[in-house]
Amino acid sequence: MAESREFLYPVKWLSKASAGDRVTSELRMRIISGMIESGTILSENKIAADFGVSRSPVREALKILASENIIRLERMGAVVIGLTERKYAEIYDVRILIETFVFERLVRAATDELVMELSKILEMMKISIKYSDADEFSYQDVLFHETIIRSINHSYILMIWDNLKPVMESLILLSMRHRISEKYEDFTRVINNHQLYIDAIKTKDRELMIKSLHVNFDDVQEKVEDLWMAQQMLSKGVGQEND
Amino acid sequence: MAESREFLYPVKWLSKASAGDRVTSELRMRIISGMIESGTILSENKIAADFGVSRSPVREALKILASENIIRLERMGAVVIGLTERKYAEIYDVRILIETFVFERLVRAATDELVMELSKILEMMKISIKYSDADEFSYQDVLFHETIIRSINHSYILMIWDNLKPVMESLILLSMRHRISEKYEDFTRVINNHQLYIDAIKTKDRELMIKSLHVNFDDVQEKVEDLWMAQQMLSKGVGQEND
DNA sequence: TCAAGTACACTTGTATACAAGTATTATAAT
DNA sequence: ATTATAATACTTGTATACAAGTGTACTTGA
Repeated sequence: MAESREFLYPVKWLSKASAGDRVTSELRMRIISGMIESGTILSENKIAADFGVSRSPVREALKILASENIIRLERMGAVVIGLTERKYAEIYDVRILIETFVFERLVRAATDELVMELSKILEMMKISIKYSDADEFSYQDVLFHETIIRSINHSYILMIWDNLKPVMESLILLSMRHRISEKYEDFTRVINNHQLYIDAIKTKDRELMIKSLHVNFDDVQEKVEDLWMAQQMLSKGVGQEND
Repeated sequence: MAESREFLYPVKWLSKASAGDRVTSELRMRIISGMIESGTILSENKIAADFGVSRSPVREALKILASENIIRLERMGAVVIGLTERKYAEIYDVRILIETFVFERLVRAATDELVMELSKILEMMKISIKYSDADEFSYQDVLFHETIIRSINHSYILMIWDNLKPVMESLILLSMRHRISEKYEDFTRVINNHQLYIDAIKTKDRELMIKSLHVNFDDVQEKVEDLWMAQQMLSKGVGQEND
């Protein structure tokens, strides 16, 4: 079980980070973990005092968290929104949306290098499990998906990912930390799913990709949305490619 | 022909805006219009001096523009990226991606109220043309699309739009200002396309929607991407709905 | 002439100060 | 007791100051 700790966000990931980044990451974790409850009103001054910094980095943090949709900036104070069931489903939607888009590009491109890189990351994930390092595992997991997304070189898809990533990272961190102590056996399944994803990319098999995408996501979130349709669309429509 | 003006961004839209917002909007317009060339290195101090404000609002502006992908924050100064052909295509991709997603939701929902609202906006657009008000026309045009996107109440899709919107707004503003003096007759076509879009929503006709979406976009940007496929997918795959 | 080192100008990130605005609380009048 | 008004303790947005770091240009040495 998770021992109480001063910071939820891995301190080692912040070695070169600014005070603003630290506050942002830690605040995000506290909100997403529920440590700071939904509905709470955050004051710049109060947070600044809590973290022992000035208002400047805190302002920066609040702006970022607002753009990530986990707080709402109002006239007096920032209101914590947090993650509802609905929001989980929405994040799911967007992940599916961008990853299927990326996959369609990959189907038409050379992917040898990417597959190699992903295999390397997968190996790292295995090592992380071997040493029960949930944080490192999470890092590699996020990196896995980011590597796929970056590979198509699409700055606006990347922009979407950049906005989604921090929340995903926090979710995965919390999820993995919990599992590594309680449901250790889950990890072999996670690894298998990622291997499936790599295979799908290698063989350019849409059906397999959609499948592994779903099990991958469901592994972090329980929720499945009616969006299933969208993937159906993507996988079928591709039959009559027109290039 | 566009007379020279001190500010590219409509001053009246900034009546209640902060200095930070003013700098952000104006800087964005200058970059997108090409007035500030791609590759230029922006310094916080210099911009602050130019606009007669302190560094605080300028910092805020640069952070926002960086998140919109039109500048790149580096160790020394911010580098202007600007909009290449490729970026146009990318914006196009994302617009198609989110608007088709939205449409799929609309197909399964009551849209009477939305159609009413859109009709109102379309009327406003007509009036704007009648009085040759390119700025007002642009405002309503952006509002038109935003209204559609907002209607499905999806905070993460809205997040994507929020990041895309400012750039779209700038592009549309510049495009419309140019046309209202040179290619006035274009506007009737634009109006017709928007009417098509409304009809598509009203009749839940995917084919019509995709078509009007494309002509709508092409009206601002010339470029069409290989993404056409994605819409094909969306329109076909929907046949075997599974709800 | 060229290399290495040093000084300077300019950068970011953070702290602090202040003005203007907003909610809340206390006070005063009926 | 209730309402109107005034004092207060917040809030945000902006300006300014300063420390630490980075690149440039100049000087100094050969």
